Amino acid sequence: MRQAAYKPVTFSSADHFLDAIAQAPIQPACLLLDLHLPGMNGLEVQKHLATIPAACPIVFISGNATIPATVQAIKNGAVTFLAKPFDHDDLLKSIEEALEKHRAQIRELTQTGSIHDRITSLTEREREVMAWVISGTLNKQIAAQLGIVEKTVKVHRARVMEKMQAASVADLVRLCVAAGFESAKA
Amino acid sequence: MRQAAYKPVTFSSADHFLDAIAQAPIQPACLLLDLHLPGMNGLEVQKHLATIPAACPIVFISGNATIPATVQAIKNGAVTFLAKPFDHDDLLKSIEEALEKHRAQIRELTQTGSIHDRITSLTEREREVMAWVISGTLNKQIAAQLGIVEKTVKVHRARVMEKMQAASVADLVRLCVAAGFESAKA
DNA sequence: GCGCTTATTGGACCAAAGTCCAATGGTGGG
DNA sequence: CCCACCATTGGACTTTGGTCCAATAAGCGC
Repeated sequence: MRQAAYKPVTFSSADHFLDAIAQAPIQPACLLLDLHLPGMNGLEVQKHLATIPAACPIVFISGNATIPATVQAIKNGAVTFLAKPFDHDDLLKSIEEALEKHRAQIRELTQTGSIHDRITSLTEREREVMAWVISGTLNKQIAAQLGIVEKTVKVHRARVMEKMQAASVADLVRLCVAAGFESAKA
Repeated sequence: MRQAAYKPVTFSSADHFLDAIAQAPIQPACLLLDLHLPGMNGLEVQKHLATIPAACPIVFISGNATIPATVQAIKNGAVTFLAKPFDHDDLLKSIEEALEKHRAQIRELTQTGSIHDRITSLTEREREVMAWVISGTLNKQIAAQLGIVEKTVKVHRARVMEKMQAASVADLVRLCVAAGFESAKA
């Protein structure tokens, strides 16, 4: 590991690791995990890790793995599963794959994260108006839906565009799609 | 299989299957595939199947599977990998999961398929204009980019909305996002 | 109470987009 | 050669959206 310019950190138990990772700063990393551990087994660690937002990918390693366990591990998102004895290069390749995956994951998260921040900075009314705007509804119709005057809709709308940092409705729609914000419709 | 109200069809070789599936009508199905076959092995069949648009999901079955083969199979999208001897219920559950997955896949495809049809019904110029429209560019600026008059852009734009069956720019953006149509920008 | 945010509205005005009308030139096929 | 399709443009007009200005009222924390 060290020869390959990585900085390995070891943990004496699954709990120690989960505690550490929960507090650690977000940076590209990768977990080398054995299926058999004292206490919690590898698949359980994977399950716990999945609940953490930007948790690192897992490369499983095991000497006596079963097919069902392997299936589980991969389906739950493990980068790969290496059966001992494994090739040195395979391990390094897997780690590199995991790191690249994590880097992409972090990028994704920080992006949609900032979008989410913008959405939460909106007032309830503004979110409501935005939901109608991205559905393609006219200001006049939105006003009717909300029981207010068109002028007011325009004001909210302008604030939405400003707070969301969207230069156009097209941009706004894309932002909302990326953040999973649903458009209104009735 | 028959007892569970399924209609199993068997194939004497991988080639026979691939020939048959390429011609068959699209309907929810599932492939029960052994890793070891005469001629082409299971993973190769999976690879070929992946090139077919709405190909069915795969449930792997094998008596003497290796960990690497299992990893490969799952990472390439197999629903699961059952090692013999397997539980009867596990098999049925896997098949049901595969069928549900395929149904969703077919829905997705027919949807984006119809969107794709609309896009191909556009002329080259119309696609060009659409790319700019969904980027949020003003008609005037689009005209400048294409070296034409704003009026002409309006005409193309109207045709785009009509052919794409979009009631608003917001709709258009969503359609393009769903179809993977990239917006222009320079 | 005072300041702050939020929601609401008014007026005036400009820019942008959509909608009718109609026309011209190129290109390819029957 | 004529027809269909396509890209292009013009004019006149309406609707819609955006942007300034400004004001009022309700709720909330210090």
